[in-house]
Amino acid sequence: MRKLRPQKRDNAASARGQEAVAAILTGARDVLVEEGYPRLTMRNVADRAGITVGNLSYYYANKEDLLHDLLEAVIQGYVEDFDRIATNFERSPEGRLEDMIRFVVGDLSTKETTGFFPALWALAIHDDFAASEMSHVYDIERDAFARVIAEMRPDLSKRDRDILALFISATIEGHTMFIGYGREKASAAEAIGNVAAYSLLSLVRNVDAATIRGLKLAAKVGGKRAAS
Amino acid sequence: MRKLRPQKRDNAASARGQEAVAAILTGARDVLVEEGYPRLTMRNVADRAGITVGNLSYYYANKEDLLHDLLEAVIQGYVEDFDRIATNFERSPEGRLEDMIRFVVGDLSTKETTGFFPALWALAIHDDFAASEMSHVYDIERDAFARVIAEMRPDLSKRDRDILALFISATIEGHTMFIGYGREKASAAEAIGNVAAYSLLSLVRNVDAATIRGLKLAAKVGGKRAAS
DNA sequence: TGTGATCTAGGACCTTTGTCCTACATGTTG
DNA sequence: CAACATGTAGGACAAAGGTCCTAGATCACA
Repeated sequence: MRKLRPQKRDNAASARGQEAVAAILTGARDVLVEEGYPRLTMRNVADRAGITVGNLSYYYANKEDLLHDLLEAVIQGYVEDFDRIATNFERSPEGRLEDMIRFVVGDLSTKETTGFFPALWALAIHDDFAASEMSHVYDIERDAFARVIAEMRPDLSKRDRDILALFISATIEGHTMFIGYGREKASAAEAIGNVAAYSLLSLVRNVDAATIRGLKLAAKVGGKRAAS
Repeated sequence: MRKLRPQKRDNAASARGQEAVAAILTGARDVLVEEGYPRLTMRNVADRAGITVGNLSYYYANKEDLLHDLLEAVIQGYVEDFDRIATNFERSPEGRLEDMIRFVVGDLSTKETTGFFPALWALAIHDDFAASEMSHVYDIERDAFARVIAEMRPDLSKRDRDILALFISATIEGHTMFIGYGREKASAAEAIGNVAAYSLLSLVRNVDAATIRGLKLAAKVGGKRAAS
């Protein structure tokens, strides 16, 4: 499970206070992941953190502040993890792209990711702060994909590379509800990882600008079985 | 916007009662879509339906019953729509697959779908009934994809065809949070539709069983630019 | 027409939840 | 040690929300 690095809070002046904030954020994340957003109440968070509501309100005067810090802290963990993977320059662009795809697909199966992201997506539709945090993490992810794509396909325009990066990111995320932790198709996770790696790598290698712009009908384009 | 066909309720004995139930479900859907699940309260639903809480409780004695009927009714609309598209036998399998892909991608941009499905996904993680309704609609969708895939690729095993159907469905759904109604990348919806059609059709045409089972490394597989 | 079935409004109720306050405990620093 | 900053517990409070009850309106039909 990722570490949560709390931002410095006004009311957490001592080391003890910092620990309390960390316990609060960890508790809040656990409630969100394990029980869902509707159960993310000040009292549930306080219980998980092993403190009282009164004490919780010393650190977080209102729920909105708590939610903001929680989203920031959790998102930050994902950003750091992904940055690390994306900057492994030992492999070829193709190899790195495959690593990234398999890393994200693998991550979907964790309890934290399966529990956190669908909640974030739902939240982001009606909450601007959640939407901006969501943008943050996916901007990072797409940037990383776009950089690898640029190496593989310098002939494509930046716009087209960005479309491909968006497609790859969205494609992978979409599997969360199906192959995520405890989900119905969790047993298909490995096969899905293989298909995703194959399909998305093939896409980046083979797509051309005219296709992205809709100048070719997909059903008309001839296909050959991939060379073995 | 899809019509909501309420199941017959015990307390809706007359035509007037049926209309009231329809108004309630429509109101409930609108609240869920426009304000999100946390605001789906009995009072908000009653207001949208133009009735009082007291009257609402005549039809739905508790919130759980209301939520169940709501999910069933909304899901049923999607099932019917999708069934209609999937059984258009005028076109070739490839053409039908492309139609289905473009239909689902296009549907993501509607306010209802963008608002409803992320809420459903989040709900399904902690609510068994929501999970079973979610299974229902996606089972139908995957079955339809799997049938077309079977026509295109009779050489693949049922398991492999099911994996491809799952991959296609999940891939498309994953774009909801990005290119959905009012979302940040909504302007990329058309290009994404093109890429999805191209990428997923190519996948079904070209993938082989060994790739799905992970016996080939994606980054090692050679690729050629698609024939124009 | 009137009588029972159906529907509706309004409000009461109890619980949950966010927020706030105060007194007390713990720690830190001169 | 004294004084002050920091942290903690417990409970009070109002608002919101789910549920329930009752009296009255509307409707269908004998």
